[in-house]
Amino acid sequence: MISDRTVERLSLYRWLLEMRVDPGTVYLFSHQLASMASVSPAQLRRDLMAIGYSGSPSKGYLVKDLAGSIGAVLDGSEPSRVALVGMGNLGRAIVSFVRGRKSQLQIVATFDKDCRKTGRVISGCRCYNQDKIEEVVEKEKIITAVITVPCAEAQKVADRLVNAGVRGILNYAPVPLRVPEWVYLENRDVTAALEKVAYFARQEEERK
Amino acid sequence: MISDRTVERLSLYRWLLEMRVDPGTVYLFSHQLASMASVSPAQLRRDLMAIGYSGSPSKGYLVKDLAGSIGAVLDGSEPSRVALVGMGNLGRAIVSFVRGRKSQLQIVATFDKDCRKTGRVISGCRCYNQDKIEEVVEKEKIITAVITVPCAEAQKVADRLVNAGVRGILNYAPVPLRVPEWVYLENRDVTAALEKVAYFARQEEERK
DNA sequence: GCCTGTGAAGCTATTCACAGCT
DNA sequence: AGCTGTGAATAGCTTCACAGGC
Repeated sequence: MISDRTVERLSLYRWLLEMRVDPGTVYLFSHQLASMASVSPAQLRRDLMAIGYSGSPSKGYLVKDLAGSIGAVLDGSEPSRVALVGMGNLGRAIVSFVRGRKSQLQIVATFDKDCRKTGRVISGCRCYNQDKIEEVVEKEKIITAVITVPCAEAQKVADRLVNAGVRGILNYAPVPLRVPEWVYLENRDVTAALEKVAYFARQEEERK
Repeated sequence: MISDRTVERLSLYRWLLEMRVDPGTVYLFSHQLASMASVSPAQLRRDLMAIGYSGSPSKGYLVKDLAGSIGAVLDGSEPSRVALVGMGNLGRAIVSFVRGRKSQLQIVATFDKDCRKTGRVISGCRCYNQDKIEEVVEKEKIITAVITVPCAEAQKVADRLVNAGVRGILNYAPVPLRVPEWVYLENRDVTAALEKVAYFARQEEERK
């Protein structure tokens, strides 16, 4: 089992390999890729060890090959089908982010309870009414979801998603959701992150 | 020095104390607050140790007092003044999130390079043209900033912010920024987070 | 010589477990 | 009896440092 931290860095390495390496570059040493990712070379080599990838001591890593090996681990056999609930500003921003980035992620359904938004196609993606969560998630065999609804609804939405078969949730609502231990949950509370950054900024300022 | 993880949890505890505890509740035991935050009671007690707060073994923690003590550590003496660069969907979502939440954070300036947005007031906050970054950040003595610009601009914006005196950056652009070691940087790449969640969702699904 | 892969060491975060208090 | 505060143990993550290969 690959660790949380490692998976996140692998995603970054792949992006760098695909988007930030000059197409003429065939081989790369660990210190070069590590420097692009702002991690230590040892860290990078450990991460590659986790996916069983080996480079050549004399030439380094084969760029295309490494990107492919990371993809084989992260993406599995087919593109990940994702649902997103809550088409406010944040939800729409995430849909276009993901769409704009070359990636194996597909947001295949979005949900909202506001009638002005539902039934329409927003940012190139069909938006359903929120009662349809169970129906659509089951039919489309979706196991990954993003929650961008207001705080008060978040737990209810999470329960319904889990019930319909979702196994991983990325939560942007600022409330700690309660899910069964067999559902992977990542919380991304914006305010908490900003309070943290503000705290450490002040620390740095004070010891100037 | 309080650790990264602890500061983030403290922010959550305070929010729970202020928003999720029935106003009639005067005292709370560590296991009660820990359960609301989905952490272990031991974890909670360690975190409170870090800010030097003590409860009573018989009654637990005094709700109002604890919230105040956390605030004294996180907020410092005055509200944190924050700048946000990039008023797309994501930027606007964050501005209204922060505004809607009772908090000591104030987004006092936003920036964009699109003329249709600049000079206007969006989500209750003045939006300046991006050339004004140095001027406004220095004048307003801002040390904390959020970056929500497209990938290609992110590094340039970060350099300018740092130059103008910023000491903490919350970065939503999917590129690892390079900043001096005395600037605190938190990356929140949406795609990387989603790829991670999709990966672990698949793991859970496979060992059903 | 300078790289990779990796055992071992070092460091950080979390949990255990219990003394001490009420 | 049941809580808190905390030393000690454990688990997890990162870096060190070096054997082995080109």
